[in-house]
Amino acid sequence: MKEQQYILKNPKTFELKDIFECGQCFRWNEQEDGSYTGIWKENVVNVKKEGQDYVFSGICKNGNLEEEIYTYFDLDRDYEKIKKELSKKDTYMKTSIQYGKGIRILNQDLWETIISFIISANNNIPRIKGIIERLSKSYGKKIEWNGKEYYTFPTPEELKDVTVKAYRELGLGFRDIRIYETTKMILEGKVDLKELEENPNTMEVREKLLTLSGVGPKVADCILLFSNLKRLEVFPIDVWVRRVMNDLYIQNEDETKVNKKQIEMLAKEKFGDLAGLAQQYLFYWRREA
DNA sequence: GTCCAGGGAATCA
DNA sequence: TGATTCCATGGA
Repeated sequence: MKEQQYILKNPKTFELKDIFECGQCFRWNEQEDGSYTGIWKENVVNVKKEGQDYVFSGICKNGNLEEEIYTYFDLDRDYEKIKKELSKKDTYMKTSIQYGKGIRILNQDLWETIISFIISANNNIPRIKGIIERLSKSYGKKIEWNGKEYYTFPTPEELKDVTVKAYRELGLGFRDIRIYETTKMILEGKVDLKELEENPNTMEVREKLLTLSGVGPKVADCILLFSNLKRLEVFPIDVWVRRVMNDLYIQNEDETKVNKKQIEMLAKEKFGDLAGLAQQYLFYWRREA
């Protein structure tokens, strides 16, 4: 495959670190020159900031790198408008948005997002990334670019015959059986991913996701927000989000005792249909700053 | 050695 | 419904 290049000229909302380190994705890595290299679908791409522009170079399966980039990086959405709207809510939102002003929520592959966030359960980001790399190297397709080897995220078919024991040996820990069961459910058609992508009813899609093994409320919400399902109104609650919501708004002495329902209601009434974006700014700000 | 990580499922009240 | 406990692993 031939290398392609695309230059994104002076985008308004776009910062590499904010996009790739805000916790939504696991397969982008910073290079020595400050650029990032990552893989999605069968595209291997490096993004480098040059002045106010961004240079994308790499190899693209479908032959149209620009189109792939527009879809994946959600470039048709007006984040300036979203940030303006959320900044009006209160001073905390304004601060966290200023901190993560370059965040864009990627349109990630649904299947990959499901498996990635099952792996994320009670885990930390460096280890999640390591597990996903080993999973891809073991069962994905190899793509060579620039003298290096990259591996696509394995499809359900590519994981069809993988045993629970094999997962355990990859270091998946107690999540091994969940990956095994969920892959099986999808291969058997008990959950139809195409159907989920076409269903406009968020609660129906959420209920379906919750039937998958290893998918509870938080993982389901991450899938809804971070995959191409793109439900910007859902509000995933993990330990960091509970922490920051309690510090800012609830102020319970023991943060672990804060009711999830209470956080959910608060997020809905404060942030409305942009709750997912608000969650991401708060998460990134609290974790990094 | 202890604590913690983008939690979920099983169990029990 | 709601609270507790267990679940591998690796880094701090």
